[in-house]
Amino acid sequence: MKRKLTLKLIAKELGVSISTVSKALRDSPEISEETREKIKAYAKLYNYKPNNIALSLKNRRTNTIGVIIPQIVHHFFTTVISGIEQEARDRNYNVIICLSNNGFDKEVENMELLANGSTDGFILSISKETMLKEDYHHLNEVIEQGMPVVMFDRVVEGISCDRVLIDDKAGAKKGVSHMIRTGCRKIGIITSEDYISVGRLRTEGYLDALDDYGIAANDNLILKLDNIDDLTEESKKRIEDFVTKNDLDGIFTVNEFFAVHATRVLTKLGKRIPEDVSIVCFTDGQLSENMIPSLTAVSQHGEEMGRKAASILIEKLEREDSETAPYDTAYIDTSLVERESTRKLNR
Amino acid sequence: MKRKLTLKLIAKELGVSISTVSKALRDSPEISEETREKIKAYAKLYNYKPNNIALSLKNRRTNTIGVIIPQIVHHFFTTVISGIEQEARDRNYNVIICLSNNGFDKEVENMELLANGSTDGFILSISKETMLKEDYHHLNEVIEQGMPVVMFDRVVEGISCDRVLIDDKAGAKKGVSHMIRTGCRKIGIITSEDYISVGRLRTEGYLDALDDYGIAANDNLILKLDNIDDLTEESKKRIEDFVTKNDLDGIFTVNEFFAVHATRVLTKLGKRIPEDVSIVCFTDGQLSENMIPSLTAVSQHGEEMGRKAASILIEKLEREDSETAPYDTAYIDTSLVERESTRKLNR
DNA sequence: AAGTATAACTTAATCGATTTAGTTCGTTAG
DNA sequence: CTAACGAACTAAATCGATTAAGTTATACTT
Repeated sequence: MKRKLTLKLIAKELGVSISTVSKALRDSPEISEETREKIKAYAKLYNYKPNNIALSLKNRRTNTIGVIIPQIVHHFFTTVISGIEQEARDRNYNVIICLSNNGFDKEVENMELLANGSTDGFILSISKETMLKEDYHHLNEVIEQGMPVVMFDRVVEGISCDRVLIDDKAGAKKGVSHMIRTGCRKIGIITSEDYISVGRLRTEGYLDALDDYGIAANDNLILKLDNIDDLTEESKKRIEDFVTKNDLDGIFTVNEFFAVHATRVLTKLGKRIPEDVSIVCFTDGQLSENMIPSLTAVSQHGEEMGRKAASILIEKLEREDSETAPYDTAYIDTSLVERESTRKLNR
Repeated sequence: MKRKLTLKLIAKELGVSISTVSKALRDSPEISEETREKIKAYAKLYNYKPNNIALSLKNRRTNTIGVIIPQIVHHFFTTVISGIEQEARDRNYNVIICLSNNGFDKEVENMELLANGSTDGFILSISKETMLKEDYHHLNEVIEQGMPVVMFDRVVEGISCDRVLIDDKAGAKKGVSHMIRTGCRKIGIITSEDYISVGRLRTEGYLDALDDYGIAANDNLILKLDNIDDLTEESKKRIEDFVTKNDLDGIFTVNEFFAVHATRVLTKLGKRIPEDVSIVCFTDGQLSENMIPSLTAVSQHGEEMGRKAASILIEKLEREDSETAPYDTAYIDTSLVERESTRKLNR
């Protein structure tokens, strides 16, 4: 194994001091033209690259953003990461991604790990278990240490940090309104329990839309499930029940999975989509696009969210007075992608 | 901002030397019981955690694995990452993920970045552009520096590294054989041009299966498309044509997208699945599972692949004689996940 | 000729940890 | 009474870089 080239080795080889080498490579005028050229030539020839670890230690900054998300096998999160990556790259930052697997302990562990020198700040979406426990000491600790934090999508109140949110309420309202305008009157929603913030907000948007059009809300048409990230057998059964029992003409769901399963149940019941029942879901992912029929969806623009989150974090990292800067919440607009699962609007 | 606690600060606070603190925390018998307890109590009280950067510099190892993949918004890759994460966590390693976006320059840039002290080794799936360019100097450089590399899924020959591969040929054969055994006789394949290795291998598996059952291959039943990672308009048209013109009773595809589009075309043609036409695809992802009808798929076991890759890399990192150890190629078995798009086997 | 700039380097401190090689001081052997 | 030893520490080197604070030798000023 060829040992990596260091300033020390170059210095020894060329018979100068380490600081001369360092200065020469940084184009310091302190070093003579001749020596500078010689050192630079040597460094180039042997492909010298400074050791990042040493630089981080010296500079007390890593130029690295830590990202902690509940899962990676998840279309929306990957789009957000993609956005974070783009922004980070443009602004010369690295990205480290860690997974909490929706668990509290792993989330804490990962944060502590990354906080011990590996990153300058965090972008995170909080795990389900953490939300349930309402224990945010790990967040407060890193913030206390002066590391800025940006939370996205799954956020909680009472933490001194910036936030980037999908306007879940407005998005849901957009989707439900579209159904109403295309003739739906008995619209059900398949959502999550209220402790999951995105579920709660989307439910509110649904209610808002009904209210706007003077349609009375009905608790029986609201199905709240435990798990928003996947489709458990339990959820399947409850969706089946819900769709079968209620003679709906529109179904709004907070994710793609619920919409897909509702479609399945409707198909089995012999209902036609969108002639008999319209379907709109939150999240414009692979399923919405490829299902037969394809699903009208509220697009979350994950990449934009990621870019925004990274941008806010880097801004904080690079300003001197970040300690005193106020925290704010940015909203990412949603848009409705019309597909085959809703009727066309007559204008 | 509360400055992070260091050995130096503890030493100053307790009026001892830095080395005493270090030794006390590492339970050295050199330090008296009394002092040790005092230091440990203080460290615990103020939640001392050693700085990883300093440790990495000192130990010249980071306990971090660098992962470079072409894209993150890709179900298969995320499952592999998930596997890498699990294995890494179990064995006390961290994971840094970087994206090449299927570009050569970004791949090189990322490798150089991570190689300068950030990671001890690499797990990567090579970008399409790199494969086309056939320029692997960045790989050879890090290997030269003594950093082990494990390539997975998209690999190339002639690099001194270990490899983890899906047995594409056997997987395809498994899928096609199942169709034959359940009664299909005129089976078409939608695959990629031969220069994409996974496509070529899967085509070979298809031909092998036909041969095994004494069914003559027919070039008209083989559709080779340009792009395997997504579904272009061009591809859609060709699939439509292919499915419409040939009166197939079985379709095998090398990815989910092709299968989904074939399903769409068949549905439009009024064909019933699986009664009239069976469908099997490579890759068991979200689409296969959720489509209506759900698709019988060849599962690649991405998590297992990730775990295996991480395991091989860590093994290399932890053995002294890794320089001389031989390189090998591990194959991850595929399995057939039977769903609604194929008929049941009569036994 | 003595004093002072300046160019071109080198030394040494620093980041935060570990570890090897000293240093004290008290106890005990001879 | 002193040399030797061990217990309990401390000093200093090290990892690889940066940089403030010296140090030379030479040129220039008055």
